[in-house]
Amino acid sequence: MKVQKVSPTLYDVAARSGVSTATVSRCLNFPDHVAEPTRVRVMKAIEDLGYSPNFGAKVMAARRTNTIGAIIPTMENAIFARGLQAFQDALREKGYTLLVASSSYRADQEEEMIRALVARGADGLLLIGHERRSEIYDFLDAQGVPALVVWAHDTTESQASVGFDNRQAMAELTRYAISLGHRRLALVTASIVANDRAKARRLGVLDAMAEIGLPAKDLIEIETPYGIEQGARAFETLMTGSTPPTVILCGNDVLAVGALRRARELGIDVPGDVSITGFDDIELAQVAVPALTTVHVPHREMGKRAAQMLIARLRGEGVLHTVELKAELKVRASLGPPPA
Amino acid sequence: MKVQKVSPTLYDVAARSGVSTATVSRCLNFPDHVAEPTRVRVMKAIEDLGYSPNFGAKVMAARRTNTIGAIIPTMENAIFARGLQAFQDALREKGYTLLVASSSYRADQEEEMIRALVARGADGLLLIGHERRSEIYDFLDAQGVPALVVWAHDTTESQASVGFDNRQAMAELTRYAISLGHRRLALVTASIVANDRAKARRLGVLDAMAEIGLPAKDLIEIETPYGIEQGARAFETLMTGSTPPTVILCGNDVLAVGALRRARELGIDVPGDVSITGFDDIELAQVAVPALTTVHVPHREMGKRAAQMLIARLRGEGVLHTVELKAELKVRASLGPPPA
DNA sequence: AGATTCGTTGCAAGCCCTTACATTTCATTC
DNA sequence: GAATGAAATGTAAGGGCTTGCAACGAATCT
Repeated sequence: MKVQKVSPTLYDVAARSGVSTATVSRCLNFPDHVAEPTRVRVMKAIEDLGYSPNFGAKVMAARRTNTIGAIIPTMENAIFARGLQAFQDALREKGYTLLVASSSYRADQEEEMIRALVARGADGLLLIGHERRSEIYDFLDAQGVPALVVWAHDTTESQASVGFDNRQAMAELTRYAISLGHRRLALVTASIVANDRAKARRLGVLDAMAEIGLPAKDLIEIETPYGIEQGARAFETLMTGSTPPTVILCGNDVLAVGALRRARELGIDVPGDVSITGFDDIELAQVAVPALTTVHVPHREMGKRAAQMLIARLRGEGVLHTVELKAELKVRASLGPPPA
Repeated sequence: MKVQKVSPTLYDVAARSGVSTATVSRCLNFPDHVAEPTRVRVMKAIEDLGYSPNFGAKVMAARRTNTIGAIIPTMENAIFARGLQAFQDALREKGYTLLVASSSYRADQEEEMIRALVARGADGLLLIGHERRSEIYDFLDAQGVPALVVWAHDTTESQASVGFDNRQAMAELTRYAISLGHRRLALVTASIVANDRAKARRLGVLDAMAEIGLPAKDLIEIETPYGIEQGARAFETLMTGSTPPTVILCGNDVLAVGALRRARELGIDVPGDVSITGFDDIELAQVAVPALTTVHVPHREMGKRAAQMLIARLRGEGVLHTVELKAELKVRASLGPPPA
């Protein structure tokens, strides 16, 4: 015979402390609205009974889950981890829970995750970058789920975002490389399909080149999946070509670190023989040998601001608007003048 | 005037497709139990109405959330990310959602997170390591929430786990260092309070030392918080002491990479002047210069097995039991014979 | 003293699904 | 053609909490 263990409910607590269920509920949710002695009595009953509110019932009655979903391209490395940690910390402080999903950099998967998170009752959503089918935004709108974009800043987009201008940041980095004398530039980028950050960074490179009259066709480009090994391969391909570049601009730090590794393995000196740069400034960048010149992304600030804005919106105390943060050039040893 | 947007409910779908709500529900949850034509009709209605089930109501009625919670010490680096990704992938395949929280390596926070996840309706929990107050296990038991421990294997613990023997793995690594001739050993470990993995690894070092008659007091030990910078500082402290060690065993790769960095900054050759080892084999280990000798943790396997077992348990198709996986020594360049 | 306000508390109507059980339908078998 | 059983569908009972509104007494004001 199976004995069904039944958890105590609000009614049990109410009965035990001689108040109504409404008062117990208020004790839990708005302790200030309940008189001190009553509250103490109720809390004691809760303690005694080992009462824990039923999540489903709570969600159902309150019509909100206090959950915010975030969909990031990947959990496998630190690129998004730091920003997300800051986001989560800020959320928790306000009583919200973060639900994370990853899309593996695939638009279809991202879409699925968005629907899944909404189905799971996410009150709001955090998304990376602007680029996705407009149907998705319609869907979110219809469901009344606000979404905030991070990791990008693009005033031509209507969706609110907290981020930085990928294009401009990359242009700045490129300009700096050019100022050192580099003219044969290569770009190793993550797949730019459905990745507006990668697209923008690429355009930034072209912007800087155009400024000194270098045509777009002069940029040697390799598009590759994400990963250290992929960065290494791209590097090898570039350096074994007929006219190797003098600087390799990588779309992110992970690719750059892969390039750095392969350089070492091939006995190619960085930055003596070729310079390498990254983007993101994750921990890896500082630890790499030589230390990686890169663009510092304000991860924590971004996560924190995003959380604040989303919560304000959910509480009806504000609206989502676009905030631009600054990404900052970090010059380290991996970038030097081109070989003589 | 505010227009309240109201989402369609099961009733709306039922009405539109001329069936009962039960049938609509079954269409969604057990499509095979519904006749083809009916299902098509219902699905069409769902599509037309843009219906999306209400999460709270679903949870409440089904008395489960299909959510599994995981609490990891930190999200800030890759140590747990890979295992967690595998865990999540396996969960998703079976229709479960993963809820991740981090404890910042603090027992009190972990406890809070456990309660929070249970309150959020987690059907099951994934925990790192065995060590926590027994009240917690009682609480989980009382709430009927099964918990599975990962990242550790210790047959003296009663809680089921999927993991490896930290102590033995570390002993193996130490033995290997000893076999190269090292006798002056140092250990840089993360805080061992409430961290049974760190404790076990430390004991592993002592085990190996004892085997050749080295007393525990000969081990130079530094306990430090988690982080690259902390590893760097510990390294400096050790190497500027009166009798620096010939090998520095770090409790994890992050600390080791920090040590490696400081060694380079101080012009100390690794492994010529001193050897350094890590533990975990995260990506950083291979990218480090010199490549880090470490212990490879079977992250993916661990995550996958844990997911399978937990789901089987939740479906009543199995029980949690302990599974031992093998951690494997990865010898790379950072470990060599002691200086002559 | 009567009127008003304010802080507390109670009442009870939802919230929208799932699922045990009952019923109907329909193909098979004897 | 009746009996049987399986498959498909319907009925309706919860499930535990939140919250708008009402009620009440005490404090404050007129």
